[in-house]
This record gives sequence, C-alpha cells and structure tokens, in this order.
Amino acid sequence: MKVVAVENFADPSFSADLIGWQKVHGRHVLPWQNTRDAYLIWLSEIMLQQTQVSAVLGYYARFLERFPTLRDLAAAPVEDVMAQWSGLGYYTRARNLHKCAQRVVAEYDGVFPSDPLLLAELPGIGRSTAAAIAAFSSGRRAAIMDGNVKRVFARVFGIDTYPGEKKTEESMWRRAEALLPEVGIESYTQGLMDMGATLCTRSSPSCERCPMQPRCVAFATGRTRDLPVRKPKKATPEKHAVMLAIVDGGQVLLEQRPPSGIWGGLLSLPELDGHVGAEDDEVPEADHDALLQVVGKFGEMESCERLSTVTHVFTHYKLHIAPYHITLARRQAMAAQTAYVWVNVAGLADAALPAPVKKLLLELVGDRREAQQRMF
DNA sequence: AACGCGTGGCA
DNA sequence: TTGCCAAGCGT
Repeated sequence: MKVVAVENFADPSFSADLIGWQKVHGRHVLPWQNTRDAYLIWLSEIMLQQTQVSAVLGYYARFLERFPTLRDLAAAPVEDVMAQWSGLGYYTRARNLHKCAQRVVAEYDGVFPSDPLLLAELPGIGRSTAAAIAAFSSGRRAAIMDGNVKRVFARVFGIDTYPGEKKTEESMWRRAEALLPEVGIESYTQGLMDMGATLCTRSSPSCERCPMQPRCVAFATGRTRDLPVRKPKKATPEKHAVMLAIVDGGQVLLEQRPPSGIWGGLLSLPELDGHVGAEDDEVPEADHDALLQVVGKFGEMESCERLSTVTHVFTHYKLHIAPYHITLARRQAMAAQTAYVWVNVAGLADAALPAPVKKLLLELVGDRREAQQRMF
C-alpha cells in the first residue's frame, strides 16, 4: 500500500490561544475597529496595504472627512481622491479605490458583498484583503496572508524557506485555512495582525510575552532572528557584449548610444548584436559574418584580433566585454546623420565615454604607441 | 513568476 | 549609510 504524506495543519488550540491573547492584549481602539461598516473597514485595509498603522491614521481621518460615505467617494473626481491620498504612496491603490467604489455602487447598489470571492474580484482587493474585509464586516471565515502572518507562521512553525517563493506561500495559505477557528474569526484575524505588529516583530520580538512561545519552533531553537528567511538576493545577472574597436589613421570609430538605457547618450564602441545568451564570463566568439557586415559599412577589413575580455561590474549586473581590435585597409565615406563618429585617438581621454570603454581604448592605443616606439 | 510600486522607520 | 521591509496587488 502506498503511503502518502498528508499535511495536517489543523490545530484548534492555535486559534484558541490566539483569540484568548487578542481579547486581553490586542488592539481594540483603532479608528477602523468596533464597526461592521464595510466602507470603513475596506478603506482601512486598502490604506494599510504595505503601510504601517502610524502612517495611515492621519490619512484615514482626513479621507473620511472628505468622503464620509462610499457614494461620496464614488461620485468624487479621481483628482480629489488622489489629492487625499497624496503622500501615502502606492498610488495605484488610490485609483483602484476609486474604481472599486464606483463598481460597488453600480454593481452592488452601494453595499459591499460579504463573499470574499466576490470581494476579491473588485479592483485593489486581493485574496488577503478580501478575507479581512469579509471577516471584520460580516464574520465570514476566511484566511488572511500578509507580512504579519508570514512572519508569525515562519517562526511558530519553523518554516525555513523564503515566504515569497510560490511553494512556500501556497503552503502557508493552506496552513492559514486549516487554522481558522470555527467561531471568533474577527478576534482571530485581528489577533494575527496584532501579534505580528506588536509582539512578533521583525527585529527583537517580545517572545517573553508571546502566547505562542510554548509552541514556537523559532523560539525553541533560537532562530527568531533568522526567521522568516530573507529574500535571497539574486546573483547579479551577467550580460555579454562584443565591442568593435575599429582603428584607422589615428582615429577610432565610436557610436552615440541611445538617450535612455545604460550609458545613455554617451559615446561608446559599436557593438555586435546577439551575444546575450551566454551564462558565465566567457563571451562566445563573435559571428564572423556579422562582424564583416558591420565593419564593411566603414571600409575594407585589414586585420581582426580578439582582445582579452573586460568585465565591468554595475550595481545590478556584470557586463563582460569581448573587444575586437580591427584595422581597415581602406576607409569608406560615411553617410551623414549617422550615430557613428571617427574620433582622434589623442582626444579619447576627453571623450564622453563609459569608464570601462575609455580604459579599454586607452590601453589599446597605448599598446600600439609602445609597439611603434619599440619598432623605431 | 518575478517585479514595480512610495514612503517612513529601523538597525 | 544603506538595505531591508511594512495590514499586497496588478501585471
């Protein structure tokens, strides 16, 4: 018989302990508490997304003064809504708030639905916010999953994978559903938020006052400081470029870069397209036909030598540059109005070049001077 | 799936 | 100082 491991996240004592703690030690006098008015609750939940209570309090009061009811908000110009939101950040929240108000008026006659699935279809209301609104305004059993819950769960249950990872987050959602109490969803939901905000804080949590301490894996193993595991900083991506140093008659061919993007508006060496796939610091050999085609625009190629790869480190990625030193047998006249320009080697030090390109070029022409000097 | 979105607080 | 993150959502 095949034995399948089955998750068993259910544990009625978890919600019982949490509810007991919330009733005594939780927060009970926030402006959006002690009401079942979905408008007041919804507004607070949207404002509180990724934002702390202290930052919201003033905005919440002023907002309700200007828009006392859902219909006031729905009827207002979006500019007025944005003005009230100004300074709170994440301005998509304000635009969605306005849209949501209009949709609730139009589709639900101004009354928020109590079904979290319906709430979650409204603009700016995701699964977690829908659950919070439904719980606080209608007593519906639904699970929230915010930063507080993720932190509490990661510590209490010793979850040592990154909560931003899909598998971990899905597992946390299943756990959250399994732990919901049969009764007292309001106190339970508020208790999760309050525990995360006042006890199980990111740094220096107050474990000595925590109702979860006897069951907390992180506490038992001394890992409160390490859980939840932080976002793994992604290895800096590595990009690759083939650059052509086409030298002729004491001049180097440079190309004006587009105004936006890396090195925007600077002069740089012409690049060969199609060298973005490589995985490491090895830049593949330049495609010979492509190289000839580019060089052909400027003259007849005399010599072509691959120089050693130069690596430049940016804040957000590494760029590996494979330079090719190319000389011309005969230079062609260029069409006017191109992004290309021949620059005297003597003027390179003062040219508007990216640092690694300038360094590369100065070394290249310096080497040539030394070589010439040795010859004489 | 991973990222952008704003601002303020914290170590 | 800088990086990290705080009642997430939309793309």
